[in-house]
Amino acid sequence: MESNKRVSIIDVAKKAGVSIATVSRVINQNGGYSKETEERVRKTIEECGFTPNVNAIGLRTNRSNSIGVIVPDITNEFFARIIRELDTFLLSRRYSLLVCNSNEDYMLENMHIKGLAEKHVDGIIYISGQNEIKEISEIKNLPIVYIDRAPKNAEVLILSDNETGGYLAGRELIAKGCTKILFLRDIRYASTIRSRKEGFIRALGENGISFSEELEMSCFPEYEETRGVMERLLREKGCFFDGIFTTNDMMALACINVLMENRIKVPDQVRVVGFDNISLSQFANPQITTIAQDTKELALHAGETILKMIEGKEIRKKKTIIPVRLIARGTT
Amino acid sequence: MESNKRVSIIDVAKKAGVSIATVSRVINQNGGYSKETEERVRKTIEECGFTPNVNAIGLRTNRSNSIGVIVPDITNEFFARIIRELDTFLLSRRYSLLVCNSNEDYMLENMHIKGLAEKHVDGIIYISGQNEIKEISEIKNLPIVYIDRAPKNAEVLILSDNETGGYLAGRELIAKGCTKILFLRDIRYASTIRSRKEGFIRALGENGISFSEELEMSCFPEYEETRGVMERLLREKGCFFDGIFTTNDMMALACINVLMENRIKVPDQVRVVGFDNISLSQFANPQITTIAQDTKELALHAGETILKMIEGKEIRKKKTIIPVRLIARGTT
DNA sequence: ATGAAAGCGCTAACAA
DNA sequence: TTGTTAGCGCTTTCAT
Repeated sequence: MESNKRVSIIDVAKKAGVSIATVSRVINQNGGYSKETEERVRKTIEECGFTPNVNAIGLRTNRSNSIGVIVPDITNEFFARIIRELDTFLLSRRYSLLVCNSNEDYMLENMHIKGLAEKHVDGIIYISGQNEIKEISEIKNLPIVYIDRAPKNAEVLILSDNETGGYLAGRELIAKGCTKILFLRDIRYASTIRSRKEGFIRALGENGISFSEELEMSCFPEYEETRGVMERLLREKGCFFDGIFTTNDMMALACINVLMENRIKVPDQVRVVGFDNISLSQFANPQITTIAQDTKELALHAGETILKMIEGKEIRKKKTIIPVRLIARGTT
Repeated sequence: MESNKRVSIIDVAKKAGVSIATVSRVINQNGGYSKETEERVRKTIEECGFTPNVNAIGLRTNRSNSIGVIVPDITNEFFARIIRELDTFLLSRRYSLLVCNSNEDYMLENMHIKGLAEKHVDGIIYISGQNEIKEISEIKNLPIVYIDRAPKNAEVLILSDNETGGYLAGRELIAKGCTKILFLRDIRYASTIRSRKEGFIRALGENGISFSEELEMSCFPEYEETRGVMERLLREKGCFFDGIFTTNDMMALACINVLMENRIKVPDQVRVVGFDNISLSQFANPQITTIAQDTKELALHAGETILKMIEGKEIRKKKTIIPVRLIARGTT
């Protein structure tokens, strides 16, 4: 509490009776010192409570030991889970996470990117929202790993096996006897959503079920918006389907609630499958059958990959696909 | 893409035909330069795409323009919302957020704190979990703002008006005719929870309703745990109550689901009020009546306060109470 | 095995 | 109004 001055490598050197170069060598385990010297220096460091000044290190080495993460909405449990895993993993590798919430707002995002560049982050992990990602000029030749979605010129991408996800959803519904299945998708028709549709249609095809335009609906993938679409559909066309596959769990929940309010039984009359396996899907009543994305694997791969890139290693696998799995619950 | 070298203040100075001191002055708007010089320097900065090296600045000034946030679980929407607000606010003040997920794990938390100290954060915002917070020795004389809960020796604290929250919950239940109200609380009996109970009992008292031991239950405040407690209660004692006040929304949801599974109607037979107003409470069916904590105000106050402290200003108000409000919905 | 010293990019005190 | 310069704490090269 007394001296406001941090202890520096110089203090340690003096106290240990060696040069700062030697202290530095010990800290970085660069070799070139005797066992006894090392012992003494380490002890002194301990005694002084010395911690290296990262600014000085950064200035010398041009590294900051921090990684920026850009995410559309940290409030979304799917993204939050990825960040939590990243945080834990990177901490173990002595890296910190600079979290940036883009809020799907272009301006905010630009400011954040500029901030990250100024902060000299060693790399960026870009967890996309639904939009296509813009080209990032401010941070050229900085390692970037994309999760979920990427711009054309992206180098490294990690995503879930969306095609299989769609396939599993379709198969589950069919196995439970559905023949007229509604496909309710995010209106922003990103490649991941397209993959889910492809897998879904593959499942239909394998079972001799055809897919028609009128079975595909789209809306902004939030609770209220989805409710609106379902209510209108029921009012105008009635319940002409016996299954629904939605591209996220929130949409599934909205559908289920609207169906129940209309005295349509789930899963007896209509079966529903969502996507993501956010916790809400297991607290709902009935619990929602869904396709689980493996956020832990997604995060771990992203973390390991960005560290490799930072270390200058060549990344062979530009695109990593993480498996998904069906979690069958009460709505099917 | 060509030159790997970042442009420095020296490059700008040369190109603009002035000294680095002048460039520095312009950047920091410290005055002491002519309009023309400023103009020229700014233009040059623009042309070169110069961004200051924060490591160098940090080394000189001992500031990092970054703030650490320690949070028990970023996956919890309540915390995530605070972080999102903080992020946006601090970005506007040119600060970055180093997010640390403590996972309620002592070891992790210690490592994070050490990391923050090494990173030279300018301040720390400590969003408590349920536990009492340990004393932080690694980061003495660093500004810390606590949200929600604080250790004995804490300086600055920002929290919701929990007492009023409990009071409003009690009053709402009573107003709807409840006379035997269960108080289901977080088993970790933190001061915030105690305040909620006090407010709740005050409401009862004002209406001539007594509170007895057998009406208070406690459990680990998660979905499954709460379900277990409710199931056992119903099995052993039956439904001897006509209202429930839980200390968070997840617990409320668990209660509601168990009640409905036991053919007990909500809100007809039992009315329920939760706490926090996480989004789940409005997606549930029926929608959950709850006490809303104002995460935005919480975050804004914390952000403004920490910046003041960083600027060395004296904080008069050591403890700030943020109002809460009742959101009446379907379960009452 | 160890030390001396240059220099990373910047701010601020001092000089002009 | 502008320039010169010391030095923040560290890594690294070159001597020894």
